[in-house]
Amino acid sequence: MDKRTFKNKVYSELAGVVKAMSNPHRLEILELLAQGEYSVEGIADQTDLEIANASQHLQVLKRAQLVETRKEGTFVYYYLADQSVYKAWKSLRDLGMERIAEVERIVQSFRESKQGVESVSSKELAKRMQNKDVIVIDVRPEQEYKAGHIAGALNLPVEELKKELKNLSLDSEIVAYCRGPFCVFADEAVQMLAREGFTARRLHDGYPDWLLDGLPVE
Amino acid sequence: MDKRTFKNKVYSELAGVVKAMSNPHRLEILELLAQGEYSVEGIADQTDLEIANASQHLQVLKRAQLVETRKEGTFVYYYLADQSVYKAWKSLRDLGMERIAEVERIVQSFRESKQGVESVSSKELAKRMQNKDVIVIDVRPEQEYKAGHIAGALNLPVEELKKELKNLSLDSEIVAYCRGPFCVFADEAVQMLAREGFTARRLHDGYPDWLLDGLPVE
DNA sequence: TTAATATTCAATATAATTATTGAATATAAG
DNA sequence: CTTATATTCAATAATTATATTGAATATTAA
Repeated sequence: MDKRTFKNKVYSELAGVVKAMSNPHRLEILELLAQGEYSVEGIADQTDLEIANASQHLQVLKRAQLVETRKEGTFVYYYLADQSVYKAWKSLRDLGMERIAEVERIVQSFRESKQGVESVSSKELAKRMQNKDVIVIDVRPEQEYKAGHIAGALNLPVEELKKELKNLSLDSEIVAYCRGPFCVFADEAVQMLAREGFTARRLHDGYPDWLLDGLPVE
Repeated sequence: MDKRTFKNKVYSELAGVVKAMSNPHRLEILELLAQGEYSVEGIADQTDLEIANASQHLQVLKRAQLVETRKEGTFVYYYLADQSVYKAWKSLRDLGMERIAEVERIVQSFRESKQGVESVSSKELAKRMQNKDVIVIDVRPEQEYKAGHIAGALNLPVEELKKELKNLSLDSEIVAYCRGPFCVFADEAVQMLAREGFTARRLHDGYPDWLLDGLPVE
C-alpha cells in the first residue's frame, strides 16, 4: 500500500464518521442519547421527527458505530456506543459556541425571551454543593433522571416543579439543569422560580458534561 | 422564537460546521494546516489534489470559519482559524482511532510494511528529553519546521537524514516525529535508522498535539 | 504593456443525502 | 390465529456535494 492509498483510506474512514454527525437531526439525537437510552419512538417524539425518518437517521448513526442497540419485545433501544462519542460531539459543540458568532446570536436571542437567566459552571456548582447551601433540581424527563443524574439532585420537570413550589425553601439558592447548554427546560424552570421569588440559576452545561468531568452522579 | 425553531437553528448551524469537516480531503487539509500556514498550491501539492479542487475545498472550510486567509502577492495563505479547530479535529480523530476497527486495521496493515516501528507518547518523550538521553528529529518539510517545532528538535526530512547519518551518535536513542499519527515520514525515518543500527522510535502523535499539550516548542 | 503565475469562478455531469410515503417485518397480546 | 404495535425497508423526488474542465481575475515581473 503506498502513502497516498493509505492516507485516502484513513481519511475516508474518518470522514465517514464525521459525515454521520453532519446533520442537525443526528446531532440532536446524539445529545439526546447522551442522557440515556431511548426507543425509536421516544427519539422521534423528543426531536419532532417522523418515526420512519428517525429510524433512518438512527441507522446512519449505527452504521458509523456511534450508537448501539438493544432489543426488548418490539422496542429497539438506542444508546451511545461510547463516551468518546460524547467527547467528540462536545468538542464540536464547543467549537461552534466559541467560533461561530451565529450560534451565540441564536442562543442570545432565545434567552432574551427568558430574561435574566444566569448560569453557573459545573465547577462552581460542585463547590457550592459541598457547602450544602444550594438545591439542585433536574428538570429533564423522569426517564433521563432515572438513567443517571447529579448526586443529590431532585427530579422536578417543569410541570412537577409548579406543584412543588410551596415545599421549596426560599433561603437556599436553586440551580436547575437539563441536557446541555441548548436545553431549554432549565431556562423555563429558572424563569418560573424567579417569578415566585426564588434565587435561581441554571447550570451552564448539562448532565453528560457533569458526568464527563467525573463529578458525583447517581 | 419557540423551542423547536431554536433547536433547529442551533443544530443546523453546528451541523454546518461538521459538514465542512465531513470530507476526507478537507480533514487532510485541516491536519496539514495544523502544521502551519500553506498556500493553495502548497496544499494541492501535499494532498494530491488539483488546484481548482483544493481551492474549492478551502473555500468550504473558510465559509465554515474553520480557516482564515492572508494574501501576499498572488499567493493566498490559509491557516487554521483557532486552536479549537484542531481540538475538534483531534477529538474526531481519537474517536475514529478508538471506535472504528477499520481505521486501526488500515494503520496496522500499512505499518506491517514498516515492521518494528515502535512509538512513544508525548509524555514519555518530554520526560526523556529532560534527561537529555534522546535525539529528537523533526522529519517534516522545512517550511513546517520553521512554523514551529518541538524545542530542541533537529529538522531532518528523510532525504537530509540520509546524508546526516554518519554525524549522529549511535549511543542515544532517536525519536522521529511528524504531523500526527497518520503521518508516514516518521515511519520511514525510523525504519531507515533501524537498518543503520540506530535505536529509534516514532512519536505516536505529532507536533500539533505536542503544542496542544502545552509542551515546550520553538 | 505584455507575459507569467496564483487563485478563483462558472458550468457541468455524476453521485450522495434527505424527507416522505406506504408497504413489509417482527413481536406481543388477545 | 388474529390483531395491534414498533420498527425497518423500498421507492421516489428534491436537494446538495463533488471532481473536472476551462475561463476569468488579480498580482508581479519583464
